[in-house]
Amino acid sequence: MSSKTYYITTPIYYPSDKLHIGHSYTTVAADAMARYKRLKGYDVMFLTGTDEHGQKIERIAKEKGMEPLEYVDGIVVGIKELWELMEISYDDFIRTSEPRHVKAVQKIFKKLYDQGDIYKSKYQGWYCTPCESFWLERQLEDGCCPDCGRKVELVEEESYFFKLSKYAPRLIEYIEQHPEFIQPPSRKNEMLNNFLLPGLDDLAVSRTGFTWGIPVEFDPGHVVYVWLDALSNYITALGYQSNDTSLMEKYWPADVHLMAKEIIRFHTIIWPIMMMALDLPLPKQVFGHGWLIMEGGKMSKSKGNVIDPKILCEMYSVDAIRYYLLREVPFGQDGLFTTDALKARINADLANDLGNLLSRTVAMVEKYFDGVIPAATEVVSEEDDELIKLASNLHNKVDEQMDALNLPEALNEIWSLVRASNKYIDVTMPWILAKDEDKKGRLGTVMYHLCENLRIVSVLITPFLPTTCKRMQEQLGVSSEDQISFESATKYGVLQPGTVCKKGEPLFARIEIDKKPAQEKSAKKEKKKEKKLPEGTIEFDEFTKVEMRTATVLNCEEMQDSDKLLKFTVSLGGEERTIVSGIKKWYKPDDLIGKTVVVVANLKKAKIRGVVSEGMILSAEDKDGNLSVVTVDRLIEGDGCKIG
RNA sequence: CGCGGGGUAGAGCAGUAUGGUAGCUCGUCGGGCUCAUAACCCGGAGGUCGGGGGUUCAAAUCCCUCCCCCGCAACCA
Repeated sequence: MSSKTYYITTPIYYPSDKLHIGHSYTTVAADAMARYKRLKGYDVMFLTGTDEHGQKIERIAKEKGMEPLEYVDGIVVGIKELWELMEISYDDFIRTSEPRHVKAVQKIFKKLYDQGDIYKSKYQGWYCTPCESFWLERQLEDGCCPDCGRKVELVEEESYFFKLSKYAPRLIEYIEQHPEFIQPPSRKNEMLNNFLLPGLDDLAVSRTGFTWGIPVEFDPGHVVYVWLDALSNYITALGYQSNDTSLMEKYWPADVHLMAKEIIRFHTIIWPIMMMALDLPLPKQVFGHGWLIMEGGKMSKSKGNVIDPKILCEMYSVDAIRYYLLREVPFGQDGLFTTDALKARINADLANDLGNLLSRTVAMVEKYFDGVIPAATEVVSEEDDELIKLASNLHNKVDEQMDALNLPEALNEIWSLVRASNKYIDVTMPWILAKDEDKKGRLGTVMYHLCENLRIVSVLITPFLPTTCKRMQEQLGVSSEDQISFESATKYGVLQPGTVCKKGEPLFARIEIDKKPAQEKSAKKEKKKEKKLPEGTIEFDEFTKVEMRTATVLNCEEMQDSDKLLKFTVSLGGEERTIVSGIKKWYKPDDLIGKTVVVVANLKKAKIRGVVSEGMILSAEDKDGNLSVVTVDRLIEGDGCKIG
């Protein structure tokens, strides 16, 4: 296998509770990158997982009367279900409780100890006995435990330390010489100025206060503490220190460690120093994205503004949520999460711009070309040229943004083609072209370009909206690899004329944002129209609301206990309906059987004298009130024909 | 004087390395269209680019200064 590799990771999540939308954000972003690289032909390794050890898990499990592993097993099932729901295409899911990880971490610890980078010393801290927790001086609130508010005592614990200080100068030099290592660049200064340049303290890497962790082999009673355990997952998942190191050789160093900003520090200081100590190459890039800020501030359990991604996905759709997360949060910064903004995005970008574009395009191909995508036979005009240029270059623009991990901008680029296509329809006005047989060629050309653009869009959104892209391709009638590969989006004109497309369900349903404004808005519009119209006239579209059709009278009988009503059974384009009509005075049942009449087909059903009437038969009424049933001038084929 | 990030139209953001007509999305107002999911397209209004000072023919952009918001050492992406 000679293809290029791409190794991307998310942090491993702490399974003390269900995951929230923030975890989904990181993971969806990593998934989109992984899918993008796969689409481009890379051999991708996408890793996520769970960081399962520690005192907190041990305590929660105990409270529930469970073993730590037993408790965590349950949470992990839920996490995997969530990732399945959200279409996360991870290649491996590592749990720090797995033997492959435990064994490797023990070897790493031993190796570092043997070479003198880990040494034994005393760890001093403030201990809260009821909470069984250590706190740092600065974490205390009025000298008391920040959790329970009780007094804490200064205790000393034996602990192993990792010599961060030894490697700090090398790391500073590396960071300064590799500006791409810490992304976005603003984080680089933060790390350098705040932590590295003032000098690093050595890191406590073992604890004795709890047992739910990886035991230090050569010193029973000690378990490996936090970062040395957790960070190692990025290489233990590749089989580091195991019998089979082929994955390690293939994928290490990682191309990107993706994470939220608060743990950049550990990934840009502790982790690279671990790599140096283990004599391994450093990861190519650590990218820290911003947080999702909820209405009411940063998400936290105490504020009660934690959002469950599963509920969100069920309420809207997975692709809608993926789109919002990837589009709304600015590159490398914090982004707001509000349900109003979410709905606005779904409506504007997904339903109106993209969904409606597909809908109107396919509808026209069906209407004007019986669903067969025509060839672009006409000479290219100026507006075509512009559009084709945009579509042909799109993959370059997207690629540029994706390389910088700027997913929001990549999506924005794709949408520029969606918007341009909508505009193209307005400029070329296919519905006018359709009225003139001489313009059939031009009409076909317009439709071809639209379909081809949609195909390109469908390919390029594949990494972001894995379900929507398929639904688009289904409607467009493209499925073969050479039409949906990344390669196919780099060439204009791949779509074959003659392809049959078929209208389907809307890609995204519009969401009513707020009943009131919507009603007010339409009321306003109505008012506006009414003003302009002469008294007693109606708008054309009001007229089209009335669905009139021809119907053949199959049967007609008198209604009992009524001197006015006749009960009809009519055939309406293969459908039989019962209609009650008050024309007994002027017609005998036999007069009308077999005749073609005109009915209002979409009239609300009404119960008349116990019979449900499903429509209205039209009649003309003279000034004396005499009725005459309306019929058609000459016989036409079948019934159910539209009248308008 | 801790450090870092941010302050650009009602909202959310781009633009700042290389100073030169202030841009995008949503909202709002007006117009157009009827192929389409009351969708789509065009146009208008709306900005002392946080304040002040400086450099310059010219500053959102460079320099100085002040103000406001957010985050910052251990298991909250």
